[in-house]
Amino acid sequence: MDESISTERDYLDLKRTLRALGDVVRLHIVEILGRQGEMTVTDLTQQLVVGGRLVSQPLVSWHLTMLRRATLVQTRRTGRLVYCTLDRERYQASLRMLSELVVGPSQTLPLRPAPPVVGSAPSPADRTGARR
Amino acid sequence: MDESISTERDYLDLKRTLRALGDVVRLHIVEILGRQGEMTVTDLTQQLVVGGRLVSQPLVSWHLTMLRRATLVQTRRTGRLVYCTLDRERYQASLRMLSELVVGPSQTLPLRPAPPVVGSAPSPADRTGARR
DNA sequence: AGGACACATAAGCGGTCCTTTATATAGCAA
DNA sequence: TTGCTATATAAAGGACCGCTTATGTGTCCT
Repeated sequence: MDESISTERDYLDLKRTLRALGDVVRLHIVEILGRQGEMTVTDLTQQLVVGGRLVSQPLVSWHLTMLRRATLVQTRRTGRLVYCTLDRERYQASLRMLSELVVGPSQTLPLRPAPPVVGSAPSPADRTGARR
Repeated sequence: MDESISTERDYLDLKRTLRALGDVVRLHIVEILGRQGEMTVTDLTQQLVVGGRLVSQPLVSWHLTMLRRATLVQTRRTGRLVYCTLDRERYQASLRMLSELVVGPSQTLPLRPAPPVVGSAPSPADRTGARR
């Protein structure tokens, strides 16, 4: 009953994921983990070169925390090493939701609401509020 | 030579898009525009019910500005009406990039329907630094 | 025990986001 | 002109983000 509740939760979930991904460092982390699978924080840190510069260890740790919050990566400790993995299921699930968000599960929408604009004179520099 | 330059730009681009999408109101906007195609700001505003509450007009305007910054929506003025459209090309392109980010360009996943989520409850024992 | 290593957390700061309320601009109509 | 509609912008404040430097915690080794 009231499926909009779960839908609303989905929006919040999707938001969390998108926010977690909306950072260049974190995108790099996701890519590295995605390509190379489980690896140590230190190994990850050594490969993390973002703006031509490598990312400091505390910063990597912080970004990993962000990704963990969104449950995009998981970490497990073994001895003094911490291994992190990308949760591919979750990642793909988010992509799927994003995909369905626009086109809908039906995948086909002809959409053609005739633009009510009739031959108006040369539009005087349409300022819809684009640039300040 | 040095293809990482264009790649680095891609990261920034992707970041902009993800940030623009990382908001519940904006996700709703994208969905509505995605399903119903071009529509007026006012029409959009009237359909925008996010937390059970409908979004104020200035706020919708502001969120549209955010989406415009990321070039996810475009607006055109006709008379005193402003029509907005979702740039599906851009949207899909971002999804593609996200998909390729993890698995590599050689094998882009076709975004299959969700397999029944395996109950992977976060074992409360693991304290790698999860919660304070 | 002491020390080196792997990683997390604290404190602090400038910046951006999100929201509300109030006001401004642009076009149309009488 | 006045007034109404559609939309944008301003101002202000609280919240969160991204980063740096410094310090803490846990683990292994000798």
